[in-house]
Amino acid sequence: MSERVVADGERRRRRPTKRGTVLSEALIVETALRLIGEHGAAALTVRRLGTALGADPSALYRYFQDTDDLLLAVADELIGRTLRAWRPSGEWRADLRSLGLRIHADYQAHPQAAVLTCTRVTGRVHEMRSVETILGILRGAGFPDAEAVRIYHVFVDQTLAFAALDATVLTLPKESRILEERTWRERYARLGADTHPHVAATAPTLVAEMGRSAYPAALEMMLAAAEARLRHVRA
Amino acid sequence: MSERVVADGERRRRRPTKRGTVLSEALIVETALRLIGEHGAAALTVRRLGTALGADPSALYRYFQDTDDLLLAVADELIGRTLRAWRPSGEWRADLRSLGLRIHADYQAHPQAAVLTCTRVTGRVHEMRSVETILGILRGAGFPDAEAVRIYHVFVDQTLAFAALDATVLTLPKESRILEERTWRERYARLGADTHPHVAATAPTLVAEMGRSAYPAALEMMLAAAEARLRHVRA
DNA sequence: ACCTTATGACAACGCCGTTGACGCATCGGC
DNA sequence: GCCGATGCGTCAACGGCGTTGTCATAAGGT
Repeated sequence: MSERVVADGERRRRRPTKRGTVLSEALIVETALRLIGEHGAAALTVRRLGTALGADPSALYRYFQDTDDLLLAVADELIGRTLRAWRPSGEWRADLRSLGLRIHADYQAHPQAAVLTCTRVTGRVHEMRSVETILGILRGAGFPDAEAVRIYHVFVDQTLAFAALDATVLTLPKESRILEERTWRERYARLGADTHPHVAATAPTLVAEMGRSAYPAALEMMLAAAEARLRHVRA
Repeated sequence: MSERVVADGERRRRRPTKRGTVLSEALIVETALRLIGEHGAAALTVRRLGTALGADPSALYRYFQDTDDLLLAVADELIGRTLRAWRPSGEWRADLRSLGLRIHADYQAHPQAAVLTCTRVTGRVHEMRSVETILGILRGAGFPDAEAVRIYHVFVDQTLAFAALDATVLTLPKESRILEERTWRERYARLGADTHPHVAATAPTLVAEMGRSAYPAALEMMLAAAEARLRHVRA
């Protein structure tokens, strides 16, 4: 009984589909990312991906064990792209800021993959290099080892956690998101000052604030606390 | 054409199902939580929930518009349980700290449900009371409205985001978690000081740190930044 | 040019959420 | 204690999903 899926490198024959496209692991992952980008996260189904490729959906199972396997490949590609495009400036706060915002933004662009990836330890080369990079930034800034490790942990998990949280919202069906926004606008804005005085007093600000991600603000607070800590350590 | 779903309080007739159970919004939510806890988040489907209740799946649509509506009810019930047990101390930092840690801990106790629900805005009673409570803590501490709203947003999203992230790890099957951790240790141990000097220099601390949640540290950094901000505003 | 076999196509299975029609049991009014 | 209205549980069906077993066919090594 031969395995259904073979490694991409060991593939022996490239037989075009009925509609002429020649499949490959890379092409499938690429098309999956395009589908997500163009038609939203919900558009990524095996059947639709097959159609977009001009192939029978079941053909994909020659390249990936199942949907989960496919999504992991997509996620890995995403990590690679993100890291490849980042350039350090040499100033630790600016570097952490740009790295965090970039990861967050890139994951938001592909919510489906982000939600799946963020909580998973890949242990791959890119991940190891990112650990080394961030630790280097912190130790280079003068944080003692214990402090650097702690701040690294907070930085990474906070970035991934917010990325997953914000991406999940984007994963929801469109109606849910519209409903959610209306909930804030109508329900919270109309709470009476007698029962909910604090909400009533801040309603307009609250509605505006909840419409966007809290990650940038959270990142700034975290960087501010880190800098205060660094000053304290140096003194 | 009468509405399919009526509010739970206005329900006029209680007709038992074929198998004898008398449905109600509360019973359905409760059963949903039990299903999630016993068999994982994936076990929560309308059809399985119907079977668990001893009712036809379509009967649930007399109580909830759709699956999304049901999930919101489950989420709100979780918030309610958490908030009900919390007691304020009157000191804003201590209150935010205990509230954050409690939410984080309670959601970890129901990882499956947490992952599923903690990204949703329910707009239901329990959630609205929690918004009011936290905003009250911040405004009472002396934060101006805009600042209070911003910090509320960071606090809530950070807590939920970490809860979801940490809960997801608990959701994984035990074997793969152990395997994953071992893989990490071995990979880190093998990294040479020549290619990954920072990782090599901090390896023991790193392994110890990554074994626990970063939420408490993240919360402390966030509170420290908030207090600095408050001092700045007051001056 | 042949033979093997990798690979794409097809059909089917069993899930899923959701809906419209239907009929029975329950409740208010007498 | 009956009766009519109707709330609500049930049934059947639709279209979509992931996945798999089987088949035929074209690609490659020889």
